[in-house]
Amino acid sequence: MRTAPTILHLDMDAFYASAEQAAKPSLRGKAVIVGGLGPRGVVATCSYEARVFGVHSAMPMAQARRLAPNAAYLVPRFGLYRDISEQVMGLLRDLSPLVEPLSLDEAFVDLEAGRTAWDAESARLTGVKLRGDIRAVTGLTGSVGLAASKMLAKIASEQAKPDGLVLIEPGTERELLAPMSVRTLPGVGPATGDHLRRAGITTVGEIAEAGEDELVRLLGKAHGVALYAMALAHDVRPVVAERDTKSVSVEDTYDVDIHDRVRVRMEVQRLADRCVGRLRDAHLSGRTIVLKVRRYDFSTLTRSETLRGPTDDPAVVREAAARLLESVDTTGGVRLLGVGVSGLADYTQEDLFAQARTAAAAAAAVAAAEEVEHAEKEEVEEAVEEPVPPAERRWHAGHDVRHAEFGHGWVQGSGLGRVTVRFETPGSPPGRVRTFRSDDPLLEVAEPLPLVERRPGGVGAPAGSPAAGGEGDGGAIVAAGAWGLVAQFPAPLKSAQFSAPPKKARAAVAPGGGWFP
DNA sequence: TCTGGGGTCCTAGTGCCC
DNA sequence: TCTGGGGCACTAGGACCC
Repeated sequence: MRTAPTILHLDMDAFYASAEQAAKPSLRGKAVIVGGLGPRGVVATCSYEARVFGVHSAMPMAQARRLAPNAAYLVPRFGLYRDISEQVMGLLRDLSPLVEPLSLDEAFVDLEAGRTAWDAESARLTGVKLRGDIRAVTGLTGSVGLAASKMLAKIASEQAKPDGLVLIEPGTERELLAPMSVRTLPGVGPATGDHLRRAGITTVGEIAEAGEDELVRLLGKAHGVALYAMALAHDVRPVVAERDTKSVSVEDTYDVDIHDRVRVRMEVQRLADRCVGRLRDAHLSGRTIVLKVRRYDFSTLTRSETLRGPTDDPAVVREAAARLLESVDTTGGVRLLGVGVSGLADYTQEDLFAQARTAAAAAAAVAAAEEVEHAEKEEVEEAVEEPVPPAERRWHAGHDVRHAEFGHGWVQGSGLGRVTVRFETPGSPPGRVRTFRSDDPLLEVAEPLPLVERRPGGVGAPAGSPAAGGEGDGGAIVAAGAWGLVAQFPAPLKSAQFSAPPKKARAAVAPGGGWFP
C-alpha cells in the first residue's frame, strides 16, 4: 500500500445529461433526463436539476415522468459521449501511462507511474489542473478524488461531487471510513447491505469490529475477506490499463411480453446474429453460448452450452441458441431475451466444419419435431415480419438535424407526421422552435457539433453562455408539454437501447451512435 | 410503481476423471 | 472391483457496477 495519495479517480458529473445541456443551450439549468423512452425504459443519467425532483439513475422512466413531468426526456447519443470520453481519456493519458477506464465517464489514473505526482501537494495540483483542462477541452465538469488506493480515491471523488476535488490524506482513512454506511464500500449493494443490516452491521466501522471470521461466515470467503480488508482501508489493487473482454452479449427488453413461441424463436435468432456481429467486430470468438430469458414475472433464466472449440460462425451460435431455447418454458410470455458468448479467444480454432455439421444435425432434429406446427408458423411469420417502415421518416428526440434554410438544430419531438426542431448550437444562445412535416426534404439528420469552439493555438473554450430567454414559438406538438413530448411515432418493436458496446468492440462501432436502429 | 443493457465475479451443484 | 476424495469443467443463478 502506497503512502502518498497518488491514485486519482475521475468521475464526470451527470455525464450524459451534462453533455446534452452543453450541446443544447435551451436545456442549461433545466431538468434533463436521459434514458430509454419506451414503456419499460429506465433513467440512465439525469441532470442535477432533475435530481431535485427525486429522479435518479436506474429509476423506471414512467416514475421519472410522474416526478418531473416537465423535464426534457432524451435518448442517449453514445457517439457523442464516446467522442467526449476520448478527449477526457486523452487528458488522463497525458498524466500517466497507467489509466484504467471504468466506463465512458470514469477512470483511475496512477499518477506515480506517470511521475506527475509523488506527494499530497503535487497530487492536488495535478488534480486541479486536470479539472481545468477538462473544462477547457470539453466544456464539462468532472470531480476528482485523490487517495493512496483505488477504493479511497473513488470514495473521495464521490464526496467531491459535483464539480469538486477531495484528497484523503494517508493515515486518516480508517477514521474517515468508520462512520460511513456499509453501502459506501464497493461490492456492497442492496442484497449484501440487507444481509449485513440483519446481522446488526450498518457502518464500515462495525465491519472492522466484527472481524474477518464473522464476515466470511456471513458473506462467504471471497466477499467476506475482501470486505473486511476494505473496511480496514486495505486495498492494494493496482491500476490496470488493459483488461481483456470476458464475454459479449446482446439483449432486448420488449415493450410488450412475447407469447408466441415462433416469434420468440425468431427474436433469439436475430439476437444471435447481432451478438456474432459484435464478436466479429471485436475480432473474437467464443466457446460458450448463453441464452437469457426474463419471463413475464421478471424471473430470469439462463441456459448455456459449451462447444468443443471457439466459434464466430453465426449459424453455429444461432443453432446453439435455438437448442437452448428448447429447454425453456416460455408459457406466460417473455419480456426479455438475450444471447451471449463467453469463453472468448482471439482466434477461431479447429474443426468448425464438424461442429457446424453437428449443429445442423441438431437443428434438423428440432425442425422435424416442429413440422406439425409448420403451416401455422408460416402464417404467423408473415404477421411478425419486420414492420414496413412508416411513410414518414423517424426522428429521434434529442438527435441533431440540419435544415437547409434554418441551419443546425435538434429534434424536440415528433409524431403525427410532424417533427419539431429547436434551432441552436453549443455556441449559440437558446434557439427558436419550428415545426415541419416529417418528410420535409430540406430537413436531414446531422452529426453532433463539438461542444467547445476550437480556437487557433489554444485548447478552446466552453461554447456559448447559458443566457435566459429564447423560448420557442411553439407548435401543435410542442404545446403538449414544455419538454416531455417525444417519439410519438408508432411504438418501436423494442425499447430504446442505450448500452455501450464492450470495450474491445468500441472502435468498430459506427460513429454517431451506431447502436440505434 | 415496475424494474435497461452490458459487463464481471463469485458460489454452489453436478458429473467426470484419476 | 469397488469406493472415496481431490481437482476440474461445466452449468445456473445471484450480486454488483456503471
